[in-house]
Amino acid sequence: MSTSTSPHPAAPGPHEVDTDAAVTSVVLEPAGGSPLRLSIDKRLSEPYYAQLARQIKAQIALGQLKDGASLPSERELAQQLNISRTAVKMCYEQLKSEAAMTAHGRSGVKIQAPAAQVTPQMGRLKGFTEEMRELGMTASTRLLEREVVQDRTMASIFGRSSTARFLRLVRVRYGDAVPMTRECAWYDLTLAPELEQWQEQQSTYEFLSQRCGVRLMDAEQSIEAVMSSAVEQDCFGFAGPQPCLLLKRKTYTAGGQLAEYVEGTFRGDAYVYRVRLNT
Amino acid sequence: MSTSTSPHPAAPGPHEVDTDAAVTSVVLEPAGGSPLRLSIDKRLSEPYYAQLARQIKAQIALGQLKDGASLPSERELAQQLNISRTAVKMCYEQLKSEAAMTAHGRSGVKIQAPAAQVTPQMGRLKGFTEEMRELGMTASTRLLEREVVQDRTMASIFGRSSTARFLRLVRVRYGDAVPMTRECAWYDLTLAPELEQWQEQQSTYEFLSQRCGVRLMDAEQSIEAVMSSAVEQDCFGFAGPQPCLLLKRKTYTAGGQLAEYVEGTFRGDAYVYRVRLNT
DNA sequence: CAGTGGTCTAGACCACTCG
DNA sequence: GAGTGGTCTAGACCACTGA
Repeated sequence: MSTSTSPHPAAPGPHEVDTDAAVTSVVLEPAGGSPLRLSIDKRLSEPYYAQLARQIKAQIALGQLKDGASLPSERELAQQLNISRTAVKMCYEQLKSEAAMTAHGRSGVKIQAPAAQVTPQMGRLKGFTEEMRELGMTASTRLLEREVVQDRTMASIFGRSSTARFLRLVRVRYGDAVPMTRECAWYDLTLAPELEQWQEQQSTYEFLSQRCGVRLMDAEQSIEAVMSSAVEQDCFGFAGPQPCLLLKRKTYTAGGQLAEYVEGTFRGDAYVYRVRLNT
Repeated sequence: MSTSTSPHPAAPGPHEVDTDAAVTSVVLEPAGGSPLRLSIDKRLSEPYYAQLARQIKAQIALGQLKDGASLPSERELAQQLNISRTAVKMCYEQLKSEAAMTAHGRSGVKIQAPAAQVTPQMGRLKGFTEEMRELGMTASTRLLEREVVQDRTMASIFGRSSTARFLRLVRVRYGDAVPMTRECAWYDLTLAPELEQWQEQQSTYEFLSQRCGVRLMDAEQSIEAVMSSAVEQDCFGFAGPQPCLLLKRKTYTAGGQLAEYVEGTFRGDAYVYRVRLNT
């Protein structure tokens, strides 16, 4: 089936037909934005929900609908436009799936304007705090989880026995108070047992170097594009899955021993990496 | 609203109630797979469509449902499970949105197994063909568009006058016959006028070096995560938007002149980049 | 506690595709 | 031409949220 075509919609059911004009319009006055006209043209082959989504997205792009502006509830807009709630729902669902909107219970739906982008340089091994500083931003971190674990998979990655212990940290990293990434890191406690005394708010890299005598030398990093998981959407304030950069990094000591393994999910709407390539 | 909870479904309408058992099952014999049981448990709080999607995805992960296997049509499965077509549709829509399924008109829906991944090394400036060769794969290319254009935006990026001419190429790149990336490239014809004679099937990098005397030196590349566009879904065989890596590259000559600008979209399900980081 | 979105039912017309 | 998915209508119950 083609997904782009759709003719005149189904007949309006077993009721009287065509008492309506071909075009229905409604003027909204969203709480956080300028007045906004939405209209449905029944003559167009474009589906109702697509017409609505197109108009709303255009208003966002024009800056007429700003971040936090609220739109009518599904039922209300459907009634005003004289279409079914389903059609409005499909429109709202599409906007949610594109991160342009969120639902807020009783108070209906709200517009989410796109986030500003940062473009850090990749190539040198550095911590998040340094990365943000280079961009002129202030980094902060929220520690979500901290535990000492025994994990077969990690033991195998680190080349340790399956009873080896690791420090596992889950952190959300912010740049100027905007959540940029959620990362899950494992540290080898066999290599650096002092890490068990690591305190929040300390740089793990500094701690490794100054307290454990572990000098990090280089790292192997992979980059892929994935959709955000539910946990990450929570951290980033996404209403649904969004494209993200997934970075996996293995950081090695000067002696070639793996010291850290990190998986960081970076929001795709805000993070753009740069790399310099040479012949 | 919570998106994860859903209680017992709505009452079955103005008909007689609960003549049905709590669990309805059906055994399918998909054309391209082993027999498969799907069931709906009306006592679970998990929505019907989620139950179905979970079971189907599990079968794909187990290899019971292979690439190309076909599933019943929405109407047929709905009837067999004694639920509405809408519920089945929601399940199928979710699977399509996760690239696990495609629709094929009359012949119902088909399973799409995930693609194999490649993990090229990023860091050195090289062409796609060389990248694939390093992975032990055979590269091929399909030229979609080729034109000489005048473009204000490009002129500004290249630092040329707004009447400058550029060669614009749109190509799909394959690794072992699997479409890996769709890229759009612009070349500066002021710098390398001979490029207008470029023939398909030639490496543009080799042509630049051997015929135009243009030696490429380094490049600045950016990497972001985006959703595929409709054109790209066409090239990659996706049923809907999928996460992709978007690479933008500016390639400079030894003299520091911009020679090439490329935007390449790499399918996220198959492409994983690797980078080496140093202190 | 009123209103919301999430889910579901039952039924309809359409353009398109495949046998 | 029969059957498909895409779209739409009308109406229902639910858990949850926020005024």
